[in-house]
Amino acid sequence: MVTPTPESKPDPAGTMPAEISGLRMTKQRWEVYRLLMGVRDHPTANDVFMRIKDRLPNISLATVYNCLEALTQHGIVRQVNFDREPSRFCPNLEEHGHFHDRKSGAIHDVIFKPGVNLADVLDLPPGTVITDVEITLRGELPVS
Amino acid sequence: MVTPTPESKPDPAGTMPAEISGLRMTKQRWEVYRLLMGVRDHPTANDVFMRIKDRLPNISLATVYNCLEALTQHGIVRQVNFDREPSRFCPNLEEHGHFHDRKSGAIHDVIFKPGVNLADVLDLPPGTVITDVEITLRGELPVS
DNA sequence: ATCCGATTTAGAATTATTCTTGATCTTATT
DNA sequence: AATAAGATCAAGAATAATTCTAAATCGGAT
Repeated sequence: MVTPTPESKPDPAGTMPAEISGLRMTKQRWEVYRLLMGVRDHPTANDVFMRIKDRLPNISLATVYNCLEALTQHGIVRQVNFDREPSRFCPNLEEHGHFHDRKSGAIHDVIFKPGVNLADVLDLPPGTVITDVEITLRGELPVS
Repeated sequence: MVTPTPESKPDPAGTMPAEISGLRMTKQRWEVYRLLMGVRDHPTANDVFMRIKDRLPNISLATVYNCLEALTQHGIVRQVNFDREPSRFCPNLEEHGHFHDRKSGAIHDVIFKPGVNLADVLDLPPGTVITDVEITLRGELPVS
């Protein structure tokens, strides 16, 4: 579901491809990409910066920002904003929202029930074109 | 619909009440409140600051921020964030989303069709408590 | 009238992010 | 393999929204 299709988004564990979705790969972009693909917790640019130092000790925060911007603009990852907090980055490209659990602080992806179309449940003028949707929920998940 | 109920949210054209929803009124809070209630375009703190100078020429931007925070925390207005843009403020307390029209740049309130309940269309674990919802759409409204 | 806590003000501080500039790496071409 | 052209990277400065600080002021209760 979140797993990328082999041709457009190669296995993040394999070797670096020449490009992904038209974006030429570099060592830095590849490592940022790999890191994001292997992670479910919506890290911030700074989180990525700190975690990636294992593999690229000399990378700069500015480069992490550059890489995240390049990946985002090529539709390879998604930038997600919660209020005024630092932007977070998400490898899940499916249409989905985010649930922010007040208890644990964790952020979970949320999808619509099958068959639900957002445009059908909203009161919009007919002919409105929706290009982008952002849904954020806050609350508490049930005790598991 | 957006009109406040007289007892808890007095007519913004009338005289200043002692408090609104438990928040003690001051000249500055009252003017910020009045301004927001009479406006549909989701101004930023800075927008409010510039517009309010007519009535309070000596108000500071910090005070506008203070007032907006006080009003927000008492549930009198809503703070709305679009990506990393400056926060905007909205007097509409009904559950609603925001449609950002790419052509005009205007922001329009969006409501669900009657009878639609967000929790019913989302795939959430049973027992999940949703305390807060934020929906932002981008796109283009049809040519009127 | 006066005291006390809350509020306002002005400006400094903070913080995420972007910008700038020079250095370095890639790729294509010889 | 050398070179030129262009893209990317690194380091730190710059930006911009917001928050904080400290002193002045205000408002309500005594």
